[in-house]
Amino acid sequence: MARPRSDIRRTSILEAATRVISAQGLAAAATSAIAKDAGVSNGSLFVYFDTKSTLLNALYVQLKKEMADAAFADLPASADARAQLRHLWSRWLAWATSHPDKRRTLAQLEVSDDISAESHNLVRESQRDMADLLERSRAGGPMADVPISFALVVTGAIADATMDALIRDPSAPEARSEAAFEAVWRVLAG
Amino acid sequence: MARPRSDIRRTSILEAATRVISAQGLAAAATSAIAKDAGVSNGSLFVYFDTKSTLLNALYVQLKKEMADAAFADLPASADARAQLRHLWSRWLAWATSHPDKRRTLAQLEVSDDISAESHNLVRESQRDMADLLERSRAGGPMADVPISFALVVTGAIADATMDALIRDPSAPEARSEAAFEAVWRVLAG
Amino acid sequence: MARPRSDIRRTSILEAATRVISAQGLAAAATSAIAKDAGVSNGSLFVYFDTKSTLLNALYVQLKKEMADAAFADLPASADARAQLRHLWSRWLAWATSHPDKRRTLAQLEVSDDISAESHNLVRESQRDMADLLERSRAGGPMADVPISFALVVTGAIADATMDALIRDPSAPEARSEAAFEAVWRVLAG
Amino acid sequence: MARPRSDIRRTSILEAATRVISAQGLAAAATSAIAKDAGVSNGSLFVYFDTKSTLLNALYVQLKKEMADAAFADLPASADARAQLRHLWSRWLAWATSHPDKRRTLAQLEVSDDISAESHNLVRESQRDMADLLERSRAGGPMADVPISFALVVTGAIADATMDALIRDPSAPEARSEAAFEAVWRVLAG
DNA sequence: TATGAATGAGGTTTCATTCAT
DNA sequence: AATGAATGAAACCTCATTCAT
Repeated sequence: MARPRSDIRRTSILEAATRVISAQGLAAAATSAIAKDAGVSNGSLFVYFDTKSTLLNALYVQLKKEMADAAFADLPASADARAQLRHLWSRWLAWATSHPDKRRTLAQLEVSDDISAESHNLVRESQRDMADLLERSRAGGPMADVPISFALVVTGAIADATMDALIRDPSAPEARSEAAFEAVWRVLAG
Repeated sequence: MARPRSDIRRTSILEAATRVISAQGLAAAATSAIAKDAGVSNGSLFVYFDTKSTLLNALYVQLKKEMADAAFADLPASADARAQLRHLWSRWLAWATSHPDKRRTLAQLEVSDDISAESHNLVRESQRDMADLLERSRAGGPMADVPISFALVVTGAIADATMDALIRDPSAPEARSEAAFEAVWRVLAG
Repeated sequence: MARPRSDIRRTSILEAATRVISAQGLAAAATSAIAKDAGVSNGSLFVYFDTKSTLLNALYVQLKKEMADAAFADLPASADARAQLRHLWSRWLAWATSHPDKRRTLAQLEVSDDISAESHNLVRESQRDMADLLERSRAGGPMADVPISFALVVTGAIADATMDALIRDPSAPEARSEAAFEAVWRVLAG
Repeated sequence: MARPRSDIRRTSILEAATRVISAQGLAAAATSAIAKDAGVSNGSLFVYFDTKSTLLNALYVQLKKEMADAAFADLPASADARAQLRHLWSRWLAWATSHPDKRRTLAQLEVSDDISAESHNLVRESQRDMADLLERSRAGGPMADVPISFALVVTGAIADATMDALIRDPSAPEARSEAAFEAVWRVLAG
């Protein structure tokens, strides 16, 4: 029993939340402000999300997934680890720079206490592919012996830093992206 | 001639803020909760800080400074860049792991909209020494041509990731710290 | 489609404000006290009035209008100026003596800094009819050459004084009212 | 045992209160603001006045007395009632126009709930001279039979209205004052 | 289901007054 | 006596959530 109209509303609320949070910060993002930005009534928001926290968690998981999907799109299946990581890196940064509000919102949600352990776990699972690729990338390299989660976090940190730098100062994105990728590769593979 | 304003009180408020924020998150850190935790009346807090925002900014700047001071303590002045960075790295991580609440609070403040541009500038100036050291470290290496601010951010990001990993899973800190330092060095100096 | 905003509620808030202000004074009239007196939740008050100041201004304008309407009710259209002013004067005093709380509230609001210039202007316009009547009353008399606004203010001042005197000491209202009207007429028409 | 230094302080606090109240309104006149304006510490204010209310009452009584003294200064003792009232009227208006802040403060205090019945009584007594003069002025006139207090209030109301008009629009003060006096005389003596 | 008014707990800040110095 | 920090009770207002329509 599909509810197409409902899905549109749900989506528009999530999009509005992204806009409001990225513009005014998480603290100032009232549910009423989100609802109004979505062109939806105050009460309707709570039809689609039981709780503000529910909404934030849903948004977090969805943005994370969207970012991962963008990164893995058109991955050259038969290429070697470096070429694949390279491809992914470029897609990743492209997504971040073309959706700065989503990126900024994600940064806010990442440190929010509203995001539950369950959501963090969900996201971690969706990063399985990423972990596999990193595993292959670091094989035989200096990072081979630390927990893979650490490699993931460090890679993510460099990616975040790069995204923020690119968004803040959009000049010469290619060179910056290139330099950052080489740095990541040195971190992983030596 | 009246009761003098007490540094102890001011400090205890800042410490209480650190505790409350790290325990409950920035959003849930009410001034009344901070005051109570500091063993001070609600109104007293506003004797020492005009505004909640003022308090948060002061806390941010102080924690940043404290972290930098801890990192640069006992720096071997005549050593080469790698040895100095190594020393600093180890002090840095030691500070973070022995003050997990300060570290967590700092992470929250870093993304808060309450932290003013002025505070960020103040902090940036206090990172001048760090920038100099990174400058010497990357000389001749693959990161020599990107803006120094980018090198700073990436180094900071790896440090943050390492700190969080160490705090979350405190096993084998030496090995992890060692691995992370080598990663940073590869990033900077190749 | 939702519960409509209720005029009854709005009115009951304004009435409660009148009661609280007249009983305890403007300074002591907390929004919470007004809401409670109106039998309405604290937050509801702010559904109907964005701000305490908004509420006070609305109350001021409404009371002024109500007073003017009461004064002009059943005005004998074809009578001469003196008869009309006489009629108005008696209605005016009757309103004030039968609504002492409104009268007292008005006196408080009149000197409040919360009442905006806009509200004062609104009220002034609603006194146009009054100004016209005074204009006709003073024609050829000793007050013919001062600004009409001055005649208005003086008349209003005598009225205020009379109202206060009648409310404070309600004995022989007719004689007092009569004496005051004759005084006003002497002021205007000589 | 004179306390000249203290008297100076007491006076400076009262003067500061006048300034602050006339500038910002009674509601916004915090004791700390008054103390600061007086160049005195917060706590000192409460050495001279037990309570904010005490201060306001003292200020009210003093300003009223000052106004009365100014009005009666140099009264031609042997002149007839009209000449004396004329003289008084002119002094009265002169005081108000040369001390607009005192006048404005008085207007605020007049309606404040902080002013006690006792203060009002004190003031009424100090108006005994005024009442006597009005008594002589209205003798044989149309106002001869109403309570003298009513004559006092009406006269005061016209005076207030005139003062406010003069302060708001200082053009042609002589003519306005003259017109107002004639109006008062018509009210009292017909 | 959609709406938006209703609710009331809770947040920040002010301020008269007290008290240690 | 003078000072100004300390106090805590309000005050105004916001906002997540509920509920009548």
